[in-house]
Amino acid sequence: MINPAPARPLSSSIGDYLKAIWTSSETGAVSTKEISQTLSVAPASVTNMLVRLQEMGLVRYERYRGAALTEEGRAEALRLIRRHRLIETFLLEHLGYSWQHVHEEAERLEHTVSDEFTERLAEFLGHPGHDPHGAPIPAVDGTLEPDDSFPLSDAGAGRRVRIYKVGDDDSMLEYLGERGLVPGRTLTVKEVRELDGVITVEDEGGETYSFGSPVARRVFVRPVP
Amino acid sequence: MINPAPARPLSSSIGDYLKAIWTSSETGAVSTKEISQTLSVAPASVTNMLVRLQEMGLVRYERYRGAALTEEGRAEALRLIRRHRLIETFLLEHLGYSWQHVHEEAERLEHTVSDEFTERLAEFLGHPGHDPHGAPIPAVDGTLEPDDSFPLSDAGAGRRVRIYKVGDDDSMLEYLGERGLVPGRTLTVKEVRELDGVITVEDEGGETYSFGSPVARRVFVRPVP
DNA sequence: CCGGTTTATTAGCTTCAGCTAAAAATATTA
DNA sequence: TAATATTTTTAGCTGAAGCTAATAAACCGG
Ligand SMILES: [Mn+2]
Ligand SMILES: [Mn+2]
Ligand SMILES: [Mn+2]
Ligand SMILES: [Mn+2]
Repeated sequence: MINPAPARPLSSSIGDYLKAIWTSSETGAVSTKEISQTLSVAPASVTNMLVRLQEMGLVRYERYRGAALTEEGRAEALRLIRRHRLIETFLLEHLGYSWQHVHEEAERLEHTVSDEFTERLAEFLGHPGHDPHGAPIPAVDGTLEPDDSFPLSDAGAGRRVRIYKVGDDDSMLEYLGERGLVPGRTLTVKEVRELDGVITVEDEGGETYSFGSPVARRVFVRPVP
Repeated sequence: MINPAPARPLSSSIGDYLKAIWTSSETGAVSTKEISQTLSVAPASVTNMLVRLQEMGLVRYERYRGAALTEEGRAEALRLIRRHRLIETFLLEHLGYSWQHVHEEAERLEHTVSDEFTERLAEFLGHPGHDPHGAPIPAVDGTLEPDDSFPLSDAGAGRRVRIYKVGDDDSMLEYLGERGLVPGRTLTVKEVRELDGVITVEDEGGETYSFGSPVARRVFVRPVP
């Protein structure tokens, strides 16, 4: 289905709530606490907003049980994520932004840009399917490529894997970027140390790297045949 | 003087008030009514905002006498105008926007983009001195090229003039753009008819055009030696 | 299944930016 | 100058979106 912009445009706060719920809703309903932490907002404010989102038909919410997006809410979240990722792509590839600053700029612009801007930008960028950290960009119709990647920390020794995406909310990006550990890179897992979770990988050139689990949990990979 | 971004970022409403005051302050203080009309806001709301702007040190305001920008207010207005014009330039030259839609998009984005975005965009665009309608783009340090252009409607018969800028808030842009009546074009005034203010001009190719005063008042020109 | 801990909700308050209606000041015109 | 018209301000209200403090529900370990 195609998702036109909502009649009355939604506020940035509302948009950020919807995105937060979408992001943490892998598994069923999302708790007040979780949203409160993601958005750095008091729990009481979240409760308050959830009631309103429910009235607007963007969320299904039951007192003390958490919230989930309705179809309409999901569509709006994906619209924003599309904007966000296209904007990040533009900032990195054309304005020379560093990884550090990209995310926060996109976090604001995603709410301000029109549909027309978004689609013209997509055109300008050549309709990319993924943003520069590898995250898939939702299509205009709200379709999102299924993502079967898993954290590098879960890959067993001996596996050959390709980097699919890297976490986008971190200062870690700089570190990974400098080493060329970006989407598309192929790695072979040499060792996973039980003791401390340190994982050692080898790249195509025979170079080896070791990562602690905080890093390894934020690098997502897929198996290479 | 260099104008750094203000410590606490100002709201979009505040920004639009400052721009409105700057725009109508050719001649001394600006009235409540004028601001109210420019922003399509009730006069009472303007009074209210002027009091707050005064407290913030952005405006000098005297009850019943109107308002004027302080140095700080002026700097902020020009910062926004710089953003606005750079954004319009980008939309037209790189995203293929039509004249129609450019202004309203810029009107929103000007409040959301960061200093970093603005300066990187300026770089991307090659540091243009004027936006596509010919309006000068304020420099980072708040300097604005003096503008000694005057409306085509004020040019006497026989004058040779060059289009400097055209009004930017109008559906008229389409019309002018289609005819190539854009900044840089040189015209000779053939006739100014007292009766109805219709002005007839000839372009370099010998082509002639006649404009009523609503158009002629929005095309700004400078004399050609 | 009881008592404490954690999580969530309610109540009440704040700031921003708007609105309408009534009152006051200023400006215009006869 | 006095009456009228216009402009501006004041008073009081509204809705977002946040906050803190107090209370209630849910969960968990013994
Ligand atoms: Mn991001
Ligand atoms: Mn955001
Ligand atoms: Mn404009
Ligand atoms: Mn604006």
